[in-house]
Amino acid sequence: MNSTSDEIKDDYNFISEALIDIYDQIMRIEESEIRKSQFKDITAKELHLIHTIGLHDRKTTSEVSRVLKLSKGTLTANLNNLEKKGYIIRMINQQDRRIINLGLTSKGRLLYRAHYAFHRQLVESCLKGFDGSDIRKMRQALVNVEKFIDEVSSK
Amino acid sequence: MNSTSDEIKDDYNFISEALIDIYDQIMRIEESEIRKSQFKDITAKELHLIHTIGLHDRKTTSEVSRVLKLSKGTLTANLNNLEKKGYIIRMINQQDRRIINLGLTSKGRLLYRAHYAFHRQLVESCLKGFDGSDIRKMRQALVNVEKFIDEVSSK
DNA sequence: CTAAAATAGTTTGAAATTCAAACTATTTTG
DNA sequence: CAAAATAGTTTGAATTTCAAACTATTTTAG
Repeated sequence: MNSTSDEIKDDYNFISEALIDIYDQIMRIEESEIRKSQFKDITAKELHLIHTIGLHDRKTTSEVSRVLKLSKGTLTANLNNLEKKGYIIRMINQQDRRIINLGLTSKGRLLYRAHYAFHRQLVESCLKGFDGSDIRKMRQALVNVEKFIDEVSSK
Repeated sequence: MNSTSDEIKDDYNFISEALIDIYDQIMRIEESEIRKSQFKDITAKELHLIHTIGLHDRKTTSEVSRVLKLSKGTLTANLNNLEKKGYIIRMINQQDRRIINLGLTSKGRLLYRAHYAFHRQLVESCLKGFDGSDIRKMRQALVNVEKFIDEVSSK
């Protein structure tokens, strides 16, 4: 297929606009889907936190607050809520008792998997009809975004 | 190029993970870049609102609150802030004096363009080395996401 | 070996953001 | 023209966030 530079420019504009708008909708839909299920007490932010804590990582509070760029105080408050609701547990690290390692309860792991499944569904529908090399290209595009973000942040 | 179904599955996982993580970073970097410029008093949420108000649309408060899914009260508060800081103006609609039409000041338009330029830069770096048909594919992927979102929201 | 410094996480108090409901002003409807 | 509907604002409460002060523990330096 052949494309003029004007057509490419239109695509760039379309893609820019779409990206600006889509994410908000994804966040919202992600939250509303999860709240239709057994997890009625979970917000999009909490989903994000559950995802960051992860299935097997035993991350510390400081690690998570660094990754999510939340102050430690804010994170403590968020963890209190999720602990009360039964999604996470705090484990005192026995090598260094200042440190709290974070883990998901079985309910938390269930939620993690439901959230992940939703994202998989989204990605699958997004790449419907794409072949292996198309998908490789999509992946490259995301790597490029990550590189762009790194460059901008470090400059 | 040939790809086994396993390799495709890996790509799907990679893309899912990347999507979950990237958006937060984009929001943050977008805000921090804009705050390095002359627009030091603007948050990511305000950027989003400025973008929605748009350059030429003269949208009403209700329209904007519907698009952004904010309550009217919240939007009024946000608009008060942006008005105080000189980015937007409210115009009473003379055909129907209950209605407020929203517009950007010249400062607001400058900010709009800076924000848009940043997104264009991001998209350009993301699609670096892609040809017309690759870009068409990216565009299709975004259309698919939009369709997915619509289906999920309406079901 | 111990006192001082550093580190991990929590608590606290204030500021900002959000929402729903009540309210004001205006227009539409019956 | 009175009642209902609509657009936007105000209000008060709930939630979220942050930075700074604080507690508990470990590391470092003399």
